[in-house]
Amino acid sequence: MYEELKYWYLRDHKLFWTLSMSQIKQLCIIVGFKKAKKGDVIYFSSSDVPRIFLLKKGNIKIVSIDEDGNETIKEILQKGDLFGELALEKDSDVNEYAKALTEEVSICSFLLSDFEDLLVKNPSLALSYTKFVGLKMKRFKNNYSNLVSKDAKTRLVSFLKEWAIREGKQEGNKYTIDNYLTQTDIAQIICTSRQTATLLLNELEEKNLIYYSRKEILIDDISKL
Amino acid sequence: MYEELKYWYLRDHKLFWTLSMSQIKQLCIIVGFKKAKKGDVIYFSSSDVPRIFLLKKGNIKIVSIDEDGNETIKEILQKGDLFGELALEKDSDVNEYAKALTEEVSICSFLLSDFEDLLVKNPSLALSYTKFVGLKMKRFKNNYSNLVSKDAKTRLVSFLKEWAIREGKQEGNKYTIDNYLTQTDIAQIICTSRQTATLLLNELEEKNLIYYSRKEILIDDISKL
DNA sequence: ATCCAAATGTAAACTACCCGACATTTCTGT
DNA sequence: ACAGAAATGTCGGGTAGTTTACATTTGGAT
Repeated sequence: MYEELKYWYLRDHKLFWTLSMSQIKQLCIIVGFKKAKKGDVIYFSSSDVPRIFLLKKGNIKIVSIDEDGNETIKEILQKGDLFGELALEKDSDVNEYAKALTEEVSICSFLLSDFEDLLVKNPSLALSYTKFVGLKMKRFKNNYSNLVSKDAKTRLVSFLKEWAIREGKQEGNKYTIDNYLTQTDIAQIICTSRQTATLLLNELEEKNLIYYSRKEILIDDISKL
Repeated sequence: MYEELKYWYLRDHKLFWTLSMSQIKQLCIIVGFKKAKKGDVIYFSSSDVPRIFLLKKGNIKIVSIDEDGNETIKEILQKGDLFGELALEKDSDVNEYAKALTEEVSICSFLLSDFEDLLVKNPSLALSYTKFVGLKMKRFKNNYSNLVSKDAKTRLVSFLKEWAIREGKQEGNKYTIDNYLTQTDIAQIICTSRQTATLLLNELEEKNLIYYSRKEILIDDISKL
């Protein structure tokens, strides 16, 4: 990996916009790179030294395991998202791992301690970072309330909408999503059983609201969904 | 309110430990104080200028209202907790308010903009603050997974345990909680209907695991709960 | 081309929980 | 001390969604 490349990788991330060129170059020195293929586990919260990761390419899922062994998908991450010890504190209670969902995944990472130093030296970066974490928290809270007050169907629909808007290719009210999730994944995201998810997806297809395949999902008219 | 008092109010909060005396005194200038009685609404996310609040005394609940008008209790806060625009960004999507649960509630507040300035000037404070927000996020994630994978009874029990440990008076395995919540509140916290909460509480009482009254809750042996 | 594993489809039994409806108890203000 | 409101208790009926169980399809590996 060439220094130049690293440099640009970081520079185009909005979190680092407040840094000067020289600061970014300095940051590059402490950055590690990694590539992964579909299905690879990228990180375990329990192992290794605490790190902060930045997803540069591809999609990954963050899966958490509770004491009974239940696996829930906490997040689906896109290019530019951060993950790892975002709270800046190693937490042995949390048990989670990250898995690559797409063929080509590349990530870079900082050691937590290095990142902390950087934050202390760059107050405006610290401020951006705090807002970043805060935003993430808000998104969580939002999902959480959906889970509480909405039924499975509503949750599925709003997940599909969000997904389409975030990553889909738009043509008017039509959206095409590159589908890197299985129905089991979708079920875990909207917190229902696989069977219910399948049922609901087929129901939506029956009504011609979506077209579902393993490769892609087509939303005919997002306003009707 | 005397300057001296303000000074001590802030100084005993761990978030501000990293600040020097003079910095705290400076902080005091931008602090506003407020008192409230049981049932009073302290803040609306939609109104007023964005602020960060610090609960100095008493207990409050943060209630959020979704587009259908459903109210959910997001958090129960104790002395020392922060609330308000913690993400450091005004968000009009979020609709929530804070209500006093105990007789005597006192809070202080900073204007968001003043607090931001302070953070930029004190990198180590910014770091502490980020950890603070991060911790809050973790707690949310935890509740969230409880909600997904556990049934109402388990959720009630783990809520009672947490509450006892956080605020209860301990004597061996015995805990006494000062009960400032109604069963409706408890139901909203563990995300179930009031009737189910009542049923479960009575069930626990029947088994002599707890003693419930409007004034206090007694847990006979927390390890058996 | 064929085999295997993963993903998807389908159906019936079961259940935890919600919701409505009402009774009873306790608290609060005057 | 009394009234009204708020909180708590109790009971079925209804149902969304889980669970179990199996059938079918699809895609990737050899």
